[in-house]
Amino acid sequence: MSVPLHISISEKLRCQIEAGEYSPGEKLPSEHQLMETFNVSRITVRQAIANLVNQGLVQTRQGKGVFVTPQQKVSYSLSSPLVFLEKDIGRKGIQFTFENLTFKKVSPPEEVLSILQIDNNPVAYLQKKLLRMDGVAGAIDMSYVLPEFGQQFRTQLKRQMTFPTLEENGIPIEQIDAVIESTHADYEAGDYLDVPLGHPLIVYRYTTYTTNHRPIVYGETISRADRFCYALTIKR
Amino acid sequence: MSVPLHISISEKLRCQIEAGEYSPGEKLPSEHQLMETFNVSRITVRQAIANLVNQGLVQTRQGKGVFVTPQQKVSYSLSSPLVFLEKDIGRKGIQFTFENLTFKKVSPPEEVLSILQIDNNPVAYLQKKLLRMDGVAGAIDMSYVLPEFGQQFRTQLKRQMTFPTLEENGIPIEQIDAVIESTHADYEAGDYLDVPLGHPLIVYRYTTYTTNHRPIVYGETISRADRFCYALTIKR
DNA sequence: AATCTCAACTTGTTATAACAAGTTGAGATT
DNA sequence: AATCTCAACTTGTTATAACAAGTTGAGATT
Repeated sequence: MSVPLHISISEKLRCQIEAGEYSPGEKLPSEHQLMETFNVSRITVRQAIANLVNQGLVQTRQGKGVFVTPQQKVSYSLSSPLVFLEKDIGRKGIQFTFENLTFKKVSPPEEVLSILQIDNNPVAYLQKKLLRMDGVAGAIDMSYVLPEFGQQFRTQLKRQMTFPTLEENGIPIEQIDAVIESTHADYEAGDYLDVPLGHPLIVYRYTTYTTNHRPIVYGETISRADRFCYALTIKR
Repeated sequence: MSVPLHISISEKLRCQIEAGEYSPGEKLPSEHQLMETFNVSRITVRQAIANLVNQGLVQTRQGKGVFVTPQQKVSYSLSSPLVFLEKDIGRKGIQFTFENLTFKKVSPPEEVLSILQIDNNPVAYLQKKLLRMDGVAGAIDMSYVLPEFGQQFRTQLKRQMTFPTLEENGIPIEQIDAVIESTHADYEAGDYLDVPLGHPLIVYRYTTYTTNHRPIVYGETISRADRFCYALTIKR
């Protein structure tokens, strides 16, 4: 009796899902039905369902039911030579669009100042874009751009992605230093990406350099970990 | 009143944690104290704490309390030229050790067979290693090695990591194709890595090639997303 | 001095109960 | 035929209650 009821129930359901007894998108039995099936209280059934939600196997929709999450991920290629995200996505036959959430002059945090080497003049342009794949919100890109570029290319930056804008204006992207990590959705990110609080997100944090190793953009692309992954190739 | 009580409570606590009112490792007030402070039932307090756990901000320990999770990540470098994980970790002043969990001849799943191009002779060696950083379990590495190498180098493979073993025996690693994604801990992974069910994990899935683009190892390194990240550099 | 016991604390599990708030489709109304 | 209403279903929130199971330190026992 050392394994809690809610765990044994969620493990049973997990096996059924993985065995395909409930297919992706399909509805699980309602809480009431599960209460009868397993002969437990609603609190225990809800705990079991919460376990499945935490494992990313199901999603709940109030008033409708609990549904098996369809699993398939879109990958971003990071291999050199550099490919722009929107092109890479487009090549896979997925329609890429974005929506401007923010574009303004700000005083960025300490770390960003030192990364962009603008400690003397603490100003940069902050842009937030909501990226959509086939119309569905998939990622948020938040980046700080050097003030002179933000000023000069503001119209273009609002219309298209950052990297193509810079390259079109004769500012080549020479190198990107990046870190990939995973975090949990906070309230804001959850809101934009339509995921519950704590949902796993994958964060791609980048510093972009132009010639002479001059840093020009620092940003983060935050995507839903259930829908995206990063692909890369390393050579000897 | 559209925001649930448990959310408003967890948001209040989150702000306090982020403002440093509770430092990393410090204990939050007990459930009873929080019940009195916010004038709500235990179920609501527990829901609020669950929100914080889901966001990776706190950890609970039965009989002891709720503690603020210390945040700092170790990064693995993926930049070419290829650096072995254990060396990269060692360079950062962290002691790297591992424990052999499994080493056996198996019949691998379909996908692995086709990746390793051994459809004709469906056999490979499966190894599972638990990687420790400064003695703490940090990642599980699970890999399938071509049968001839598994057979030939079995003693060495049990004693050290896979890539150095191959290189020492004149089998150079020429290329690695990798995908980085995030998943949720299942029961097994949670057990080894000492995290609760559903805890976010970061998965590095790799296919390794030697000369002539011959695949020799397919594997996955699964690490705790709260402790690790991947760093890389992309050049034009 | 060293060990043992146990009360008082902590979080974990489970049940019962009631109402709130989305969703849906049958049947009434227009 | 089109629209409206509402009962019956779904999951979400919150309270009260009781016991299980780790943890800890004061005080009793050795």
